[in-house]
Amino acid sequence: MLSERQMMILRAVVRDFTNTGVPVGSKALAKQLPIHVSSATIRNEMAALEEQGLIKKTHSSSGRVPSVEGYRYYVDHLVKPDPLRPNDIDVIQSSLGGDFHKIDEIISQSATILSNLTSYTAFTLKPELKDSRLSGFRLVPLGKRQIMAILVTDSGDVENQTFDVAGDVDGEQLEAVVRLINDQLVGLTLPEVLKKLQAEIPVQIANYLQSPQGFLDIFGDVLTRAAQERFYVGGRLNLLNFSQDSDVDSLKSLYSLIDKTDDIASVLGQPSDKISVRIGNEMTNDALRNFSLITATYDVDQHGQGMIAILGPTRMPYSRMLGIVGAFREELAKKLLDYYRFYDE
Amino acid sequence: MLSERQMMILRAVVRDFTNTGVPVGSKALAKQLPIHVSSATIRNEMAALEEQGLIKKTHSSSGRVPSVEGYRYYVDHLVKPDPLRPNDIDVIQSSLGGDFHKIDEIISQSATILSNLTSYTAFTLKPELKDSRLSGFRLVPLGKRQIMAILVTDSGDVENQTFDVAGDVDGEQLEAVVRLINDQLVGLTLPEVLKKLQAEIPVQIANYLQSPQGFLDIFGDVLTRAAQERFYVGGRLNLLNFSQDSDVDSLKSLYSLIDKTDDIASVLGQPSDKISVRIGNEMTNDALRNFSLITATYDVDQHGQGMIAILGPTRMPYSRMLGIVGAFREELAKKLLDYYRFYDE
DNA sequence: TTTTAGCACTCAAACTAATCAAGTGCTAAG
DNA sequence: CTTAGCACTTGATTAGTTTGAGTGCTAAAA
Repeated sequence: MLSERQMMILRAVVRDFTNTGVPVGSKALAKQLPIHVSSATIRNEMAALEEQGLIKKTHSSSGRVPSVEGYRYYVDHLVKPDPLRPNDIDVIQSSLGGDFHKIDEIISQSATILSNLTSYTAFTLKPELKDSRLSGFRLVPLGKRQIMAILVTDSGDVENQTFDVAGDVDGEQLEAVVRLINDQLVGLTLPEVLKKLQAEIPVQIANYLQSPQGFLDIFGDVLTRAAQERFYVGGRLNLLNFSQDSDVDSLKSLYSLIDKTDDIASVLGQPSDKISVRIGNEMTNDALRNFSLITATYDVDQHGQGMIAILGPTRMPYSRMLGIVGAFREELAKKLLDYYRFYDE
Repeated sequence: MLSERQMMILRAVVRDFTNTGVPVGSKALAKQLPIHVSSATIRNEMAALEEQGLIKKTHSSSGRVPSVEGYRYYVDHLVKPDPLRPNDIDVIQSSLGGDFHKIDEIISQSATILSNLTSYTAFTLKPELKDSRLSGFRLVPLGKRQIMAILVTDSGDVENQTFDVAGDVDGEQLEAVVRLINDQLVGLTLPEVLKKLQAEIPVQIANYLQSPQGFLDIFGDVLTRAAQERFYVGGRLNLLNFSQDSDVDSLKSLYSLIDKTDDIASVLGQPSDKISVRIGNEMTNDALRNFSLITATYDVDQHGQGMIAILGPTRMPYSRMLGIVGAFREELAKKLLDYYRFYDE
């Protein structure tokens, strides 16, 4: 129920405020708007917008600042993604242009690029088939008493861990265990494996090993690591730029949030098809009250769907950011498609 | 050339200031000192100490604060490590008491414990024989086009990396390469290996692989990672507590310093036998101007020498910190000795 | 009915002045 | 050599003032 003019004003308020950080007043708007009306008229319209909860004052006689709802409306109806700057295109092309030997290198590099482009904090998640399955397990004896456990999933994830064992490594025992695992568990999804690991497997393994607990620990460990979605983070330190007046405590909880894989996964939330923007307290987490999160998925055909995200202050230039995220998801998908094509055929 | 009494005063100034953070004046000292003299006398002595550059005023009529030289004198001549609090002993015992399957777990856990005890940032470095040697190399084919390279050193370090290869994995080629590496390079120190890798090896490998460059990259990568000393860091976020008035820039450079393995290695410096304290600008790095670093080595008999360190504000309670570091190095050495004993015999 | 000029009013921010408290150095007496 | 006494310095705190950007409202103009 906003008039054309009110939309125009709301758009201008958001744009101005995200650029300057200063509450914007009627006079400044009057000068800047394409239509020619007086500041008094603007004031009336602004009162109407405030009525609807889209903008608000910081104090009784201040200029206006967008409310969360105002940002929401702006993002949903008014914003148009900026096209990339030529310079940004260069950055992407050159950073993503090199040769890579691992998917993870591309994904982790992407987080860095994205944080550089935006000067915010960026997250990337590699393309993932849901319910990836265990496709192989190895135990490689390394030294006198060292063993490496390697676990491979059908989506190409590899998780490994070395551990020390007491007493000599008995090659036959190892092989028996590996055979058992591969017979019983390969082809199952990781949650299924995890379930079996707590039920039948221990009994069976006890036939081959004297002290199975140590092994079970290790295997469970590697397994849960593999089951976890793994995010790459770029530009962590950029968060420091927005810590208003050095509120150390909230900064700390923000950082611990980012470093906990599980937590950040729950914040980023389920992939949806399009680019999504979550603003301030639209996220449940309290530490994120003054931040906005832009997430986007990208598809790599049959190789599944991945995700990229940037986290910056609520007061971010959305049009530019949406432009960057939109363009980057395409570039990344293209790059990965190339990569898979090269190594798969 | 300090009198007994001057020492007593300097000690009190440092103690008071590290506890309260407030410049300390003559009156407060007079009350607190064991000997009975007037504040005027203290003032005279303080003037003498200032003359020698051990304490200084923050402004012309303020109380005194220790200078870097003052801290130095205090640490070298006046301080006595505090004995551990019973509570601290409990923390160490219980955190280090569990079962571990890897040296690295113990070391990384130690960084966390140490940061908890001190509420500063802690570094730990595992015991290392200088010039560890390459003791084994593997290439394990994992999936259709995935290979894992594993490198083992004689000190038990394991470094690994998976990578994708184009075309089918040729088992024979792999074995030939592995054999070559093991024949030519095992037993050499890592720097020697690195040198050979740039000279003869490429030529020889070209006999077995069509496109050796990819492989050489990977191998070099794993190798340099293994050659690097690896620090564990605990309590990164504690640095935030001491960022005076949110100087974002210096905080940023501090954090990037900490995250660069090479840089932090050069800051921690060469191991010396005892516990060493470096204060403020005694470290060359500018970002550390307001910090002090306490480092200590620990010996695990024939398994080499490791290092622990804590980084906190120049204004830290040295006696307590020295007590903690001193005690912890012993505990850690003991724990590791147990560990080696269990797995080696 | 909508727009606008005009005006009284509000409030944060910047500046000023006044006071306070802690501390110093120095002098002269103990 | 020590100490009481005192004049002096300085950062912090508080209260008061000014400034300027901005608002809402009213009444006239369009």
